[in-house]
Amino acid sequence: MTQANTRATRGRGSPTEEHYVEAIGALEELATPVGTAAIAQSLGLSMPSVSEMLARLSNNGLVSYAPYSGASLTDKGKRLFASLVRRHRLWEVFLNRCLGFGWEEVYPPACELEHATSDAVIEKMAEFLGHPGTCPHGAPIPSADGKWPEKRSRGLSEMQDGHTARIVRVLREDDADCLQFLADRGIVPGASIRVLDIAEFDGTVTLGVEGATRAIGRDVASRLRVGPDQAPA
Amino acid sequence: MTQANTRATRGRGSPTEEHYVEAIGALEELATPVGTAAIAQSLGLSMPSVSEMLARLSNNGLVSYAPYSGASLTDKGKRLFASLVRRHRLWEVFLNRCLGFGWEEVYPPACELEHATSDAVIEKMAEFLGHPGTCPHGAPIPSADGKWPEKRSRGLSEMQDGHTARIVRVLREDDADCLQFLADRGIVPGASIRVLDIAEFDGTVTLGVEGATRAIGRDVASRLRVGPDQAPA
DNA sequence: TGAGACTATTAGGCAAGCCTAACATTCTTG
DNA sequence: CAAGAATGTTAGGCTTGCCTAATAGTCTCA
Ligand SMILES: [Mn+2]
Ligand SMILES: [Mn+2]
Ligand SMILES: [Mn+2]
Ligand SMILES: [Mn+2]
Repeated sequence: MTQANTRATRGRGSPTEEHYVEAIGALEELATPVGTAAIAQSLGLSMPSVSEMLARLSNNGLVSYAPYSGASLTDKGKRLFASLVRRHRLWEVFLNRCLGFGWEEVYPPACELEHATSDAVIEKMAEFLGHPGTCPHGAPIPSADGKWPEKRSRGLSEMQDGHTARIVRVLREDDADCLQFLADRGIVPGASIRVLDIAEFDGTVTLGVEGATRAIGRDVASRLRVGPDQAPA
Repeated sequence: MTQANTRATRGRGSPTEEHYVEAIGALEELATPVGTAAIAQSLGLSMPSVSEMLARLSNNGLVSYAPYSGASLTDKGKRLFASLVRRHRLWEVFLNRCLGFGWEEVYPPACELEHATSDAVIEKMAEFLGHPGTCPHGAPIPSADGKWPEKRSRGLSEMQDGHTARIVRVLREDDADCLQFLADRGIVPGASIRVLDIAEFDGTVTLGVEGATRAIGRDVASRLRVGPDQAPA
């Protein structure tokens, strides 16, 4: 009836809880368990707020958490996380493909819409979009039953000079400036690249992209995932 | 950064405040000023909650309000109301036309999505949908600058036996059962009808709709708005 | 091992939104 | 006009979700 009731009804957490689960799930891909500080930084909140919420999420069975030992998603939490990522990335596809937003713009509106989207709506949306497998940044979209597609990609640093590959994914989808920078240089999912040089000294990578030569720093390079140059038959 | 901050940034109220403005705006079309009880009933909340929020909305300059005298939207409140109705009805069009939801299903999801939708997103959506003039229930969609289209419709009760007309709008868009009832009988915006009888006793209306004879009660009949049978040239 | 730097929790407080119970006003109607 | 009904507000309390300041645990390194 009321907003809160609606949320209770739909069998998920509050938007706030969902934000936490989203952040924890993303951070778990880097290191697990996830520390309070990392979550606080990622959400722009104070550590006490995070401590408090971790206790609550633990109570709700979404994360397993012991004081001073960090947090990690439970199976239930992982399911919610997959559902969130699915909702988020399908919205990104819609915003990009149908409404014409650039890939550097889609993250914030998707992050709002995802919490206001029921399963019924998102499944209709998936059908409307033709069940896309990835978001505009090349990130995989989990299936409705929470399964993640196989990910077969490497980092740029694993490539050797002169070799070619195709960009399959760009990490840090929320960093609009970086995405703009990359898009300006044609470095987007699907683009073919050739590694011209990886500097020993500071990791600067020089690429050939569509006939042009592009240099990118180590940090940005580490956000690129590549796959084989030809689409797998 | 945080949800609350995001909301503050976008220069509107919280979703909760928006719900109140939405309810007050809708009730104002029936009678003004709007009483606390009516708002409470419409939102499914207690009267003290409404009293409290009216004080706050009054502080924010969205409603003018004096104790025991009811509330009415200020100009600022009216602008927010128009923006909300625009967002709500554009979402309804999208849900109905693109995602395939029935007109009796679109109200609740639209009511969630509208509060998570920025102006940028809704204007792109309007363009995507071809700037529709009405929602699936035939209700007008205000323009981006808050103007309401001219409404040229009559109630069924103003019609005489034997006359024909076209349904242009159905009120109470949130009453799924009633909408289902009407859709089952072909009584939807755009349908041509002939008034066969309006009972003096209890106001029951007998209609001819697409060759079939349909009877509806006084209350349901009062929710139908009709216009001339031919589309105005 | 022990000081300092991190990391994390506890304590205490605040605003938004909701509630019930109690009280106050206004309307209706004989 | 004087109930009594209807409407509306006040009082007091709750949860969620955030904060700062203070405290406590952990890690690193001389
Ligand atoms: Mn989000
Ligand atoms: Mn993405
Ligand atoms: Mn709403
Ligand atoms: Mn509608």
